[in-house]
Amino acid sequence: MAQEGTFLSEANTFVPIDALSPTDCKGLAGVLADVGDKWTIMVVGALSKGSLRYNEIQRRVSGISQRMLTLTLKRLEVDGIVTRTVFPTVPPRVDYELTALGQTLRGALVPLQLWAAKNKELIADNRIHAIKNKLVS
Amino acid sequence: MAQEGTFLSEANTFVPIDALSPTDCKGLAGVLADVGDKWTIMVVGALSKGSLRYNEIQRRVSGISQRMLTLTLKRLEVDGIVTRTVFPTVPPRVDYELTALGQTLRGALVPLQLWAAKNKELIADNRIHAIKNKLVS
DNA sequence: CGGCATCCCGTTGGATACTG
DNA sequence: CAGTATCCAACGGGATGCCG
Repeated sequence: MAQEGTFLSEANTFVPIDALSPTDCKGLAGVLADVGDKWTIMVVGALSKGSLRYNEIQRRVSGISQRMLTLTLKRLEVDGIVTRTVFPTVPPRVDYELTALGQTLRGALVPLQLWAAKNKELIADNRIHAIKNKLVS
Repeated sequence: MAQEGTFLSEANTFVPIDALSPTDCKGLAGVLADVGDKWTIMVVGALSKGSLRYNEIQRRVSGISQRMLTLTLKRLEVDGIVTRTVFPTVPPRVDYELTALGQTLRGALVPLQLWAAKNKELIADNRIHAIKNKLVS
């Protein structure tokens, strides 16, 4: 087994405490089921710079369908994570923006996104090796 | 306009807040879709205290089915997040444990867990109020 | 432009039964 | 004990079309 510790052992986030009690896990899982899904993370990420219009979000979060964008935004609005501002103009214009709560969510999401960005390729490699080992065995 | 750079910046130099290209977004979303789902969070949380046997995990992560536990563990093993150790005894015994990579993942999950614990009730309240407003309008 | 409603299909995931 | 295999219901989510 390889000893490539340099990638992992950076003075990054090693939390020795065992903070994840079963109860906490369930709470986290529940909230994550709501705000932790793929599109939510990407929409919150897109809005982290400031307010955006509906179509601007859709352009930034490439691949998202109208349906999922609408559903995601509506849920985030209900949860109090984004605000929805309608301008009674023609054509209509709707702006979405993170609330203070949304900003804190965004902040809590950053470590996960960093982790993903950092270990994405490593995980991809791990998968390839796992497949090879499976073919050998 | 955008107020960039005002986010919590721990030791993070290259926070991808406004640098998320569509391709990167999908990459991150892909990893997060794997690692950010309900059962994965709870299994990683259960293993954060140390190695556990198959049935011990199932007991701790209450509500998980055999099927999901097996699938989750297998994926985590392939991704290099947990190790699987088989003891050739009778009856058989299999231990699962977080790798160094798994520990860093758990560390990255902590802020989100704290956020969830802190704002869970607030979000629940927001939802109730949103429903009330909908009934009024 | 910014949605909502509908159809429809692939995937997720629980329940159940069987195996080494 | 630690899985594997199968079935099937529920859900997610894309495509399309219509409306204010």
